[in-house]
Amino acid sequence: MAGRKEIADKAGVSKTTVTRVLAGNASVSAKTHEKVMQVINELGYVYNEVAAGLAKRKCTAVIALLVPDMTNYYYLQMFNAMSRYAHECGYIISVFAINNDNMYEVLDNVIANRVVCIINMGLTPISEEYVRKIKNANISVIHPGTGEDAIEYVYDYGVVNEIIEKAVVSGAKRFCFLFCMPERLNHDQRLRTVLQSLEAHNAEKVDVVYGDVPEISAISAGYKHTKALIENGEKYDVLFCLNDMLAIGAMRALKEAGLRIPQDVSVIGHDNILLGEFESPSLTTIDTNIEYEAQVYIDFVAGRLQEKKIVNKCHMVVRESAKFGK
Amino acid sequence: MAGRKEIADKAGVSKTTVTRVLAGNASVSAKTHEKVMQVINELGYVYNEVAAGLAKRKCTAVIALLVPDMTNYYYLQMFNAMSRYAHECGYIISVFAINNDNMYEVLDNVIANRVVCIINMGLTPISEEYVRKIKNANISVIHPGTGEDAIEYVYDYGVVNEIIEKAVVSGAKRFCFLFCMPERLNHDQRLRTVLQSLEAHNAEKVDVVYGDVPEISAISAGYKHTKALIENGEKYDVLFCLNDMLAIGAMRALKEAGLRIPQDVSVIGHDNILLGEFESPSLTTIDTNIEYEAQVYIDFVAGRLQEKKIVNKCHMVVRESAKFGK
DNA sequence: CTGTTAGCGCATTCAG
DNA sequence: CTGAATGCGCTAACAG
Repeated sequence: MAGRKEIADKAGVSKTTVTRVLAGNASVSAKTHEKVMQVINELGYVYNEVAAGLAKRKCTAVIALLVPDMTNYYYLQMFNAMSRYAHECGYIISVFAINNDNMYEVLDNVIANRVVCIINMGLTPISEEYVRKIKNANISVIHPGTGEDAIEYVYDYGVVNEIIEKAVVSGAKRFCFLFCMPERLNHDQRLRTVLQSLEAHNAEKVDVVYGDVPEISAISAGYKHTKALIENGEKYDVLFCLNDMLAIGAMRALKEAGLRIPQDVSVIGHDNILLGEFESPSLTTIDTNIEYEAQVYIDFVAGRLQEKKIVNKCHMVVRESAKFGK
Repeated sequence: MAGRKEIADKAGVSKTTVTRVLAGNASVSAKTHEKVMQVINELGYVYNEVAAGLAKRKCTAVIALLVPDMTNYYYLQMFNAMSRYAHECGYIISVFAINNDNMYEVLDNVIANRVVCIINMGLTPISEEYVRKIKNANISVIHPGTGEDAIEYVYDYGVVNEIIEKAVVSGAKRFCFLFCMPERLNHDQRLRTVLQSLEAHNAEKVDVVYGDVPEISAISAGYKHTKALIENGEKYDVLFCLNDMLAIGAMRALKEAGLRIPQDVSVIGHDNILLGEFESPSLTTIDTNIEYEAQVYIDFVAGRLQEKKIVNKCHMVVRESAKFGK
């Protein structure tokens, strides 16, 4: 494993000169440059970004992405979007599955590995103690939706009102919100927005189903809880789902029970994951501009973000699973 | 950001002693140990795994997972399985999306970041030049299915024969293999195995559909090519799909065209991803023991792998999408 | 344009 | 049981 020293010796220059050639920006004579590059190729030398990071920024180029439910396709898309843009900016992304049990173990791991930033897509906030540890290690944090960090990313859910307006106009009276997360997390913006709008529209019947995601996967939770609703004789005109994975599970349960979508019940998801398009019926959902959101986060890490507060206008993707379209 | 020096000073000991306390295995007096630990907690010191890696192993604890199609849920499950086990062993995993264009760019990135191992799930082999670069950087490589590295992971597709046997007995005569990858990659073990078995069973009609994954996502390729088959008036009794994502796309196209699954056509996937269970009809598929495979790879990285050649017996998961079950 | 020196945070000899 | 010195591969002043 040839290092800077070997190539310096073989090229008959100092180690610093090698550094300069590698850096590209410093002034080096054409001859020296050529000579050094030749030796570099000859010896198959590869730059060590890690050592450079240690000397320069005191951290690596790794961004830690903390994900609460690894079975949700949404995070795959989010990762994918972030990943592409991150690489352009010289960062690499490591994904970590977190839950209530391993959260701090993962944080220890991540801090010890001196990542440059932690993006926590999870629900649980980070304890005081660890916030301090993270600060000590000079790591920045993004916790979408909490506003407890430098960047405030807010969803504009104006579209929810439009959807419910259309639903009501089309005659819908009985609504259910398939939340499937523990009740203690019912501060979620989506749930709140939908409930407020339903109240404003004097909906006749409004239920919320709580549950146990991410202990069980979202897709199976959607199935399980919808099946339970059906067996309990509950009937709804519209089924709002916290996310598309839940919706897909729910649709399976509905179809199994012989209910027709959207004739008997309309299903609306959230996230606009790729899978929704290929469901039968295809899934009506809310798009949150994943690509854009991903870029905002990476821009923040790279120090390129101009404004601190970002408002992301969500929009509806009308497909077959909802009766009321345009 | 408190370092070893600060806590050594504050505790009135040498830096080496701090190292010993942190290491845990060396002999340190109880008093000193306690004193040092106290200061560590006080100052919120966090161990720097990166610097340690540099001094010790000359590499990080990062495993690079190279994935060819980030839209395929299979890789999410594979990553998930690897990730859990990797963390237990002290490794973290970074995922990289690769294609024909960015392959070597990604490799440069990964090598420069001194990952401990590269797991290449992609199809394209790595060039001589880069194999050398990787060796120079002391990085190990796993390229499943190629046998070109230290570990030889082989799938036992005996189950394919059983499936085809059952299909033929049930009266199936016309078969299609939805490959959807470029023709030049038709050495794939699954395709080969199915074709051989079909030949052995004197199948009346056998077609293979090639395509353009991963330029387009597998799910949309499955949809697109199946739709084309239908429009061309092709009729099959059994549709084998290279993977479940293709199968899901294909089923959407079949249902859209009013074909009944499995009455008119049986669909068989490969991978046994979670999504298949919630399709309507649920997807009959081949399970490849993802969890086990993931563990084998991590064991290899950790130097715990006993045998070099691993034979993984795949099995069939019978659900609703195939007429011939048990 | 080029070389020397010190230091990033840690592990690892070698001496006490 | 403890400490001082050296080095991992690189960057960053400071000199020439």
